[in-house]
Amino acid sequence: MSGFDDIPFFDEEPAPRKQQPPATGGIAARAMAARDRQQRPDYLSGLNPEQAEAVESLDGPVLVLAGAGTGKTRVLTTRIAHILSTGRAFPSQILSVTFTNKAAREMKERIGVLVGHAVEGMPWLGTFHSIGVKLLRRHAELVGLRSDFTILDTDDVIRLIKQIIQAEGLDDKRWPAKQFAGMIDGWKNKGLDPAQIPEGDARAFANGKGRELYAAYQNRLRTLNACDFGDLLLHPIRMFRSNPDVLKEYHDKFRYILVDEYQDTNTAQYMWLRLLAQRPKGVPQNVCCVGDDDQSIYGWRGAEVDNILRFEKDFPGAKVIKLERNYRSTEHILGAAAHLIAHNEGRLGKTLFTERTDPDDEKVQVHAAWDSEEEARAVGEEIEQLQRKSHKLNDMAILVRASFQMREFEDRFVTLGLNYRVIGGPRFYERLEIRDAMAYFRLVCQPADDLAFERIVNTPKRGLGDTTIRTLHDYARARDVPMLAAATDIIETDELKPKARKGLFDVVADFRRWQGLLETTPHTELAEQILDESGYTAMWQNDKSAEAPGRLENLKELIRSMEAFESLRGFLEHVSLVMDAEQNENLDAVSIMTLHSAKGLEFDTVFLPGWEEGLFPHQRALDEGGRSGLEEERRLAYVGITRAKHRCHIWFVSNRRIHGLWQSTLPSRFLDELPITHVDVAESEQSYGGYGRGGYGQSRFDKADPFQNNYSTPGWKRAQQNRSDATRDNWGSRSGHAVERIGYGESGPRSRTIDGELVAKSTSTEPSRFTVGDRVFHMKFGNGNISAIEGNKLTIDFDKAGQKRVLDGFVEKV
DNA sequence: ACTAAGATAGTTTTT
DNA sequence: CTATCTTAGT
Repeated sequence: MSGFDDIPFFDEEPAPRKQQPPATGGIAARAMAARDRQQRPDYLSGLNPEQAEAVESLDGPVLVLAGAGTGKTRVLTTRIAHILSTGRAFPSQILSVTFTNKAAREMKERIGVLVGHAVEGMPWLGTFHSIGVKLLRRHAELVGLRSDFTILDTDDVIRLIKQIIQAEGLDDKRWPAKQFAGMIDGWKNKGLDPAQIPEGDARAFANGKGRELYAAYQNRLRTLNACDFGDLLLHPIRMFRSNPDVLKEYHDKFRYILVDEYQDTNTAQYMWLRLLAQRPKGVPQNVCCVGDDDQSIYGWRGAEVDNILRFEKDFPGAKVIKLERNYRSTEHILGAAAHLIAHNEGRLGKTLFTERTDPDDEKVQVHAAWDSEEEARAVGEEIEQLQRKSHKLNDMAILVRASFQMREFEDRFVTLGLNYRVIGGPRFYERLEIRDAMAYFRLVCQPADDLAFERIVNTPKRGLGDTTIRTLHDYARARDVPMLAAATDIIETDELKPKARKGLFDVVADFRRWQGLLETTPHTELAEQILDESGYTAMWQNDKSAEAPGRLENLKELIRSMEAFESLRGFLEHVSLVMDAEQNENLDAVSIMTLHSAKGLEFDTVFLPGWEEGLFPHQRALDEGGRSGLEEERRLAYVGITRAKHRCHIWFVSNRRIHGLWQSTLPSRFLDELPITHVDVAESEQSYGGYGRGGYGQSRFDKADPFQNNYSTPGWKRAQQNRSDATRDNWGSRSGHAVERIGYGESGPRSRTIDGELVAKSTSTEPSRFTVGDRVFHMKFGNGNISAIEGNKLTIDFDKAGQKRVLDGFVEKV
């Protein structure tokens, strides 16, 4: 290998090693450079010239415009490896920022492959937020926090804001906390303090009390010793601005700065980066930002594409390197994507190309369907067809604009018995039971965490109702002490009724005991003890509802996942920052997700349904975002197409039900922006059952002017209607695999959870072994009576869970 | 304190 | 339409 063995991996560098001499240096340096040229290290050999340039341009600012599938991550990781192997910096002197934990994890893994153990010493590789936390824990006192501050998630924030709104004597119906939380988030994305927000914004909420409320909120956070996510960026910025000496320390420390997905940075992140990247005159700013302006799809949450467009102005003398050589997709897919995105103005201008050309590559297919049901049915059929040709379901994805579109596909796949996986949606940590458990743990570690206190003080029920909480709250506010401390005081008094007093006494005693055990008992053991002794476990054990066993299972999982951490505190930190959980990758399943969550992923076959005006581009993006809104939608379309390696199938329907009522829809303008040379209008194939061959047959794409909107002519509609009817007859009842959804969401089987996957299980095609009226038991929903039978699908009125449709393989006669 | 009926809103999501 | 949240009633 290439000289990584001597890379030290200290967290703190012992002494700065001198920088590589400039190119004009002495003879030795030139000799070394010559040697380097001859003997390029292994890790550089697989790079194309542009990638190699991006890796090797270490001095001064560099912007890498990396198109989709051009090896962006490879460049980033190799660049780090290069910095390390040439001895230009220690691992701890490289600041490397990503947006998501997933990206950070991936980079760590890949650097690990390149440099082995040295990755252990990269303490500053992480998300903006996790690095922000790290900075704040070190310097908390400089922004008026203690270093053991709590990180609040959105749910905590909303509850807190609600309290503040109510405390101001405002109607929390008329002025929803959620909305205000959104506004605060927006301000923080822009890096604005209460004093700095625009007058108009301040006036827009609660009769002009916006600014006041924002300030009150910040004060409250301060007294709670807490931060919201925005503060994790803003506090470091404040700290650096008011403490130049601290900033200097980090300037000296970070010799190289790398930023991934630069097009997604918001103003606060930009300010943060500017502060850290500033160098005295003459010292090179070794900043490398990697991104793709064409994939900027988060404008609505504060990302400023402008940051990337402005890079060369911000960092004078910046080198801009474009990566346009694509290793992912066929020429048709790239051609279609390129032509589409070319309709955007205000781009830096890249055109992806590939060197591979295969006459067998299919063009991008555009399909029409009558309605979303038919769309789902046809996509399902295509998937099954591919599956018959032994394509893996794992290599296929359905990418939708909005999550409501997923439903139709899920329903269809359930009946087909196709395994699918929903990516996104509510996650593990957001579940009720996990949040409750976490609140217990938080309060043990953090007695001042009032939000945690309020969450669990009466969970399980301890007879501590609203009145008790209010009394406590008032007392705590009046004396400016945390609520747990207030509780400790108040149980000594006769303030409360005996019942409440007893309940509260027990809570206080419990927490005092657990806190005492914090240092001595292993944290997983303690966690279990807390859940048992608090009666929380028992609460779910006594709960007869169908989802209770699942919740208990999730709690066990929570404890299990703690094992990887050193302490309860370490675990809490992890959970507050890393909120995702991994999927079961062993299962072969089609992925269903939004276009937004698909960014960064790739699939052999990609289905893009719902390309209709109003849905995609979304009406609201058009109404609220105007031209730039449209452009962002177009970038989203571009992201969608470029996820595909080999097959990209786009669909649109003529009729869609929106908010319950049927609307006839027009095909998306984006379809008209696709180049005819790379696109085929899919004729219905044999596999559709033959009914698609004749009759309605001709699509508009076969006509002279293929890109006219004429889908909504009466003839077309009638033809579609016929086809639709035929389809129904052919596919009305079908059986193959029995399917069940695993996972226990908050709201029954419809909710999307991390393990919202389907497990195939074969069933017979024989007549049902059940009859209407049978009393049956279901693993998840409990007991119920069959009210209807349709092939292998049963409609059952469950005693607890209500009416559900399930497959017969999962119920037993009682 | 829990259930049932009524009201309401309804892109995209990470940290 | 339907999921979610709020309110009213037991």
